[in-house]
Amino acid sequence: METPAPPWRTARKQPRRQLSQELIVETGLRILDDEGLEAVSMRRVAQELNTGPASLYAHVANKEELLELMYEQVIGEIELPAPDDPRPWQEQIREIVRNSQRTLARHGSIAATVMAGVPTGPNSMRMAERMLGVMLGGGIPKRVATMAMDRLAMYITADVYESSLYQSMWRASGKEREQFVTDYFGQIREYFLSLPPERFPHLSASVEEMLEGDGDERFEFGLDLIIAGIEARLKS
Amino acid sequence: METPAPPWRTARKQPRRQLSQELIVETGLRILDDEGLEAVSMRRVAQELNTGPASLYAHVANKEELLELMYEQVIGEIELPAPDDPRPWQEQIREIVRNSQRTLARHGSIAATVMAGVPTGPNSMRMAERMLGVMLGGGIPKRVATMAMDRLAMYITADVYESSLYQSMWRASGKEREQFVTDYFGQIREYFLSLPPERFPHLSASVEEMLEGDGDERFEFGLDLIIAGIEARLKS
DNA sequence: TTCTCTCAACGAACGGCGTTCGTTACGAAC
DNA sequence: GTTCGTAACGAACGCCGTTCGTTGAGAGAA
Repeated sequence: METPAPPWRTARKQPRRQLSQELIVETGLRILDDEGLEAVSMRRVAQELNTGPASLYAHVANKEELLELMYEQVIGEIELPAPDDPRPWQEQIREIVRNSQRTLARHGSIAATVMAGVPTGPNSMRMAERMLGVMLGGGIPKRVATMAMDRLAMYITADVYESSLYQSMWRASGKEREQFVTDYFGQIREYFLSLPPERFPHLSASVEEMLEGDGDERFEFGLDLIIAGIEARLKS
Repeated sequence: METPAPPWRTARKQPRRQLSQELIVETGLRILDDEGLEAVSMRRVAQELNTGPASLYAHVANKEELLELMYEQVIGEIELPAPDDPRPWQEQIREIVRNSQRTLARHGSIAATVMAGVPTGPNSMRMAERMLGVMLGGGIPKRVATMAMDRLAMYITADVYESSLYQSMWRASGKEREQFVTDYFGQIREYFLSLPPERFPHLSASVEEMLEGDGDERFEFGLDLIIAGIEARLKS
């Protein structure tokens, strides 16, 4: 049991905490992973660090900057193939895109924050440089390569964002993961089956196909479409 | 000049307003168009109708439902080719996707609200039914058609969302449209030109290509990729 | 050692948000 | 003329991002 400090000696409750941008970003990411993007607020981050929200503003301009920093951190985690990888561009692009999707998906909803705006952090640049290099190395014209990169980045972000919304629905439901999926898709199936087949003949006839395929499968399908599209552009 | 009502007759300031879901949705859309998604709040909508936020809850479950209703309304505005349109599926899909993009873009940021979740409103169903019909009519297998539809819908939404973010950056800047674009891209160009070319050789060599092409051109480019991808899938 | 100065940390507050609760009073039904 | 369901509402709750003015720890100067 601690000896109580004499009351006249104005009690220093805590040794003054040492905040830093790194620590704040790290904390933000932990909350993001544990509880989703909605839970990441200045107050919540501050609370996690046993302080008030105002204290964060010495290290971070505002919430937007904090989210950008978190995003950059995540981008930095993406593994890229070696610069001298001998595989054809298709395979390398596929790997880069897949890795990006997986890494971003691991941190769920952060994707929402950066759908637009050319990202300019160092990790984002490293990423863009590599993708561009692979495509140009594959003989793709500059104009096509830059646009393809743009569309691929958008595709990754959109897919991750979409799946993060499912994740937050799941979280909000409070159910077990498997239970949630079963219930949710069961509900969708029921709804589609309830449609009047005379007004929606094609939909009614395709209910099972629409429910097949998980997120990864759909992602891969779309990626294939885009890459085949790029190839088609080269042949013409 | 109106005769003032006698003070003892408890003044009925207004004939009690007649709210309705339709009126609320309409008001929400007007605010969305004029001031962007951020401006659409329950309080703001209520204020526009000269009432308090609580009054809206008799007609709308919550903000999320309001946004969904607004989205459905917008989807309903999309023009679709006639059911017996004789053109090949590629052209029809292109037209549907293009119309969707344009209509959604007209109402900017509403796209943000529905990236995920199988939309289930009547207008969304009409849309899905038609796209599916076109593709199945073109001989595309059910499984491919449903997945392609899924990816196309995601593509539209992502593109519209992205461009809406640019729009809100523009709005926030307070500049003239042209001025904003010039300034913004000038800034990007400067940033890319400032990169050390030995670390980012490909990016440095592609700066001009990256800045070419407006939103529509990029959208069209991506759409071409996806459709070519679907075609490639049919040949194999 | 003592003083000074800078600036990270902080407590409190502002104006916004979505939503809920309990009350009121209109208009239809009886 | 009375009753009654319910749309409309005012007030409040607990969040949010951000700003302001104060405080006090610690580094550098004297």
